[in-house]
Amino acid sequence: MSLDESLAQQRREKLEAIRQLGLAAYPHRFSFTHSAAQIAAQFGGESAAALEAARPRVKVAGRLMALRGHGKAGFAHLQQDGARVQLYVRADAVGEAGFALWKLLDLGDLIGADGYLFRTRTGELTVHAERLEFLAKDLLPLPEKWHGLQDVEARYRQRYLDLTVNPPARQVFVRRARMMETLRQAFAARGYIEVETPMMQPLAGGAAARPFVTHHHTLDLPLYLRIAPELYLKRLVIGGLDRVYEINRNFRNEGISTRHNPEFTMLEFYEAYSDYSVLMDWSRELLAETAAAVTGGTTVAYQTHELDFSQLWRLTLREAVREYWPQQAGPAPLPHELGDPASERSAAERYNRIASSAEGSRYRPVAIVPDAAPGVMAAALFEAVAEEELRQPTAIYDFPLAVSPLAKAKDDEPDWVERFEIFAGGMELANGYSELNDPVEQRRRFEMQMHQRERGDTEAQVLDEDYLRAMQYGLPPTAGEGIGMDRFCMLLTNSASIRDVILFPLLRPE
RNA sequence: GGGGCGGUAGCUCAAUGGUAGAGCAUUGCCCUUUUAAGGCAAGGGUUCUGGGUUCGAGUCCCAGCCGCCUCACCA
Repeated sequence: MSLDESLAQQRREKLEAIRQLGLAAYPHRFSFTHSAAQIAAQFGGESAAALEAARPRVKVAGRLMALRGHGKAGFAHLQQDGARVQLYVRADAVGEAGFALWKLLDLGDLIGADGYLFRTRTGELTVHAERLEFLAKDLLPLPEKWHGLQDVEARYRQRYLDLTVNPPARQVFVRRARMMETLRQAFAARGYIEVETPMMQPLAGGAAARPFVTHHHTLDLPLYLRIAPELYLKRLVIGGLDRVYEINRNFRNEGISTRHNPEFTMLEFYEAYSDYSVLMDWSRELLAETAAAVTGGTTVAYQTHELDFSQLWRLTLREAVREYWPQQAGPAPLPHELGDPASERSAAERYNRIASSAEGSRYRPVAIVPDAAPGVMAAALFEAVAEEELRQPTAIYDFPLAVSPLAKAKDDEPDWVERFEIFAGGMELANGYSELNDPVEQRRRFEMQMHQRERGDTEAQVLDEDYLRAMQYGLPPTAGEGIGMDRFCMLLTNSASIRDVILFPLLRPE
């Protein structure tokens, strides 16, 4: 028998002994008068003398997280919903049967207690138990009480243990919930309604990514898990739902990293009669408001930096390339050279020469695409030189049309679109644009994508006839944006890995 | 997929190629205001798996599995 088994065996025997006391092994309910948090909030300021005079009665419940026996008495800490309260148990107060139960309790067991509040000599607010109620047995030993559960894989696989013994892990998910709540309130206040669109789609559109494929038997239909809700949300705007948002999962069949999980949560929203500059302005407010609600302020410590969400810095993509251009690669490309295929390409070649050399080791080379459309190399250079430098919340705007098949072109620059991405902490956090609403132009864009697909780009977008039909009924001028909830949560909880903000991240099965 | 690091008791971690240890947890005894309670004693190991080198392998070598980091990929 393994040690694990023998420990479990001991505990099963104790559970049987508890049954022998005439108690239910798995009782149905316990009505507490105060949660552990409420006790601290309500009585935390009361003096020992005041408590002794009043002896406030409480019924509490929770998991035993510490046990300190003292002969015919003992102390315990009960943990309930993230808060703790101390319990003082003495034989003459709980009676013979109660003390027999006390002796059969293990760390991790769930119990209730009935008694009155007092302060111990050391001043800790404590429940003086007069009755104990057994609620459920922990048959397997909890991780160590002081260091908690450190093994990263175990923390993800057995998140319930992580949440039980590592308070910071719990804090992350409490903050995540607060983030969602704040965002929903902000959208409601702006007149948005929350909607749900298909997770299973006959065409995986709205983004450039490899999808997961599944199959519906009755319809004998191949289906894709969505990579984005975009095209459905815009159908809703066509239908007169002028302000819609959705918070839900997207699925992308791609790599796993500290910033990528195959399923991740996206907030995506559209507002009619608006454009990308309106959304950039509102994004700053939305991020600042959420950061303040979650962390208490708009300045957020993230890894080695302090992020200031009260500001949203702005640079065009072309300015960003020039701003972060490595000196060793010679003069930065001029604004008019970005967007000119030949000039871009020669800039990229110049950059690649230093990227592969020793002094440019921080830089990685970009793929030189022959016959690239205008702006393609500019976008690649932006990602290579600027993206990870963008620590403070920054909107990069005006993207190449060639990499933005669903965005509306700028009036004065036909090769560039009204699109922005927000970066913070060196990560892409959001992506928004003025929506392309000309069905003829949209068809042309889809066809450009199909052309790329034929040339081997498996992530080029697919032509969606049904979406084009919808657009022919008239999509008002509209702006839309997506914000990565997991990454935003990483920033707000100072988490280095996306797995720390997803309760059950994808792992290889044991 | 490449590179680096790691996998030892339920948990957190030690251990020059020479008898696998500690703390917590567990078990027994003592202890009625402790709080990482304390004291005395005890039990608990396929050192990730499989080969190899060696008189002898947790330790060295090879292969594999798993994880983390990183690069690539991923707008």
